[in-house]
Amino acid sequence: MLDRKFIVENAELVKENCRNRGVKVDVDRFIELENQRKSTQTELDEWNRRANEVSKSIGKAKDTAEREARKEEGRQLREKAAAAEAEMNSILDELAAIHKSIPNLSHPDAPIGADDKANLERFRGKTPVPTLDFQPLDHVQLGEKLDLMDFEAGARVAGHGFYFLKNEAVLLELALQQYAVQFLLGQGFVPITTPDLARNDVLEGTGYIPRGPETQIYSIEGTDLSLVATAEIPLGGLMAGQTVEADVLPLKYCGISHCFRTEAGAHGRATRGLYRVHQFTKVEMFAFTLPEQSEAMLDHLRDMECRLFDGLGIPYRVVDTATGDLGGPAYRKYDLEAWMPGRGEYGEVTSTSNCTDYQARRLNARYRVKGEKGTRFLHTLNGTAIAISRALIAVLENHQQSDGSVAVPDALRPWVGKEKIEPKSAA
RNA sequence: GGAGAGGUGGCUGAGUGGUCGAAAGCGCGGGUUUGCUAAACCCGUGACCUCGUAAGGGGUCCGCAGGUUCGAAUCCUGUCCUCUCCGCCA
Repeated sequence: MLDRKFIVENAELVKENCRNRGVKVDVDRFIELENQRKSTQTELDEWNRRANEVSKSIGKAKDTAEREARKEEGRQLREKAAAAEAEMNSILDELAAIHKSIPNLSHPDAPIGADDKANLERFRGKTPVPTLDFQPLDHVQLGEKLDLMDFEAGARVAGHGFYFLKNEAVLLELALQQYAVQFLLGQGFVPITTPDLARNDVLEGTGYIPRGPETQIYSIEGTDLSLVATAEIPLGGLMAGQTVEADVLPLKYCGISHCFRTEAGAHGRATRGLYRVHQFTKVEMFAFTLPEQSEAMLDHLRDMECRLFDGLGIPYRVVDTATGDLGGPAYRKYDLEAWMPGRGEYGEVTSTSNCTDYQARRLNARYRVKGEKGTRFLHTLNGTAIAISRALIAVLENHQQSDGSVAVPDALRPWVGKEKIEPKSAA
């Protein structure tokens, strides 16, 4: 959420930003309601003040008659206060509904555009896109040849979008986690595993919508819990309602969690194989910072992602996400898109966002500076270190050899325990 | 799942109908003293909303939501959470 006062004082800026983001919001109505809120608040305060005054005077009443008269007066004042409060509540409800739909501001350098077609390539990774002298297979074909995954069994057990990983794919999953965590550990991140479920108010605080027809979220029937779509959710929730001392910032976490997504409405495109699945494992970076630290932290997180994928020998490009494609909470976002030879195109493998104080305000995550009065909102940032399913695609497809085997990237060999993945028993 | 106990300010923890935004201690900030450090002593110290240039005023908040009452941290109902014991279990 944006600061209410800020919205009122910068109405034109907020409106323009909503247009750039392709979000329809009635900012004028918000301002009207905000003014109503203030005047109703003043009215309510006044009734309460007079009622409190009367209550205090009752103890000092001279006789029963006066006491009863004052009680009656108090009753009436409380009734007026209750009426003002009811009005207040309906104003607050409408206000909150609009407030929630106003997206974060956008970084001035973020490309302006309606959707991902307007995303701007900033630079490419160290590994060049290879020119292959053979027809590359996609990861599904490779997986079949090398006996690495079973989509049919996944569908049998849990439906389309679920899968079993087998053999070296399992070793690769574990290796990728080790690789990412060990690297980030060396960069000062605190490793952490998270709950795979979270309360719905934590989901909402991080900007996810747990219910409704377009929800990406699986919810647990009969409870207030949902399966998390990313470790960003529990990691954001880590600080919900907390106030930290400024001198402990920035806090950098690398969280491992499972991610569950319904992918509602996403069928038909890129649903083959591991690209768009209902469950995957992810190593996620998350940072809480001071406001003046967040821009540098975003660059840092992006740099971590680049180094991880450079280290795997995977070609990628970095795109600066266009305003219309930022989603609600992000102020600026970079995606890494890895080259996927099987598709013959780039596909998103990581994403890092600076959410400034937008999530923190909803989560009520604050910091305090010693010697200063009051508290302020933290800035939150998140970034994918490795999303296993998509990283697997990139590793398998980019390191495939003409003989159908897959070379294990040097960086993963210590954990995979071999240099090459070859077809099982002569088939 | 069964039985209890409890949720109060940055922390510990008093407070069972009005004078309680809330004792006390710790912590924190400022000051006195001081060769330095420490100690001692004194003063101050919650958040949010709102009016005001300011000084300052008003309102709300004792897990959350309702209820009783002129008046609720305190009584009632619901709910969430935490802890202890038992059972079950990786």
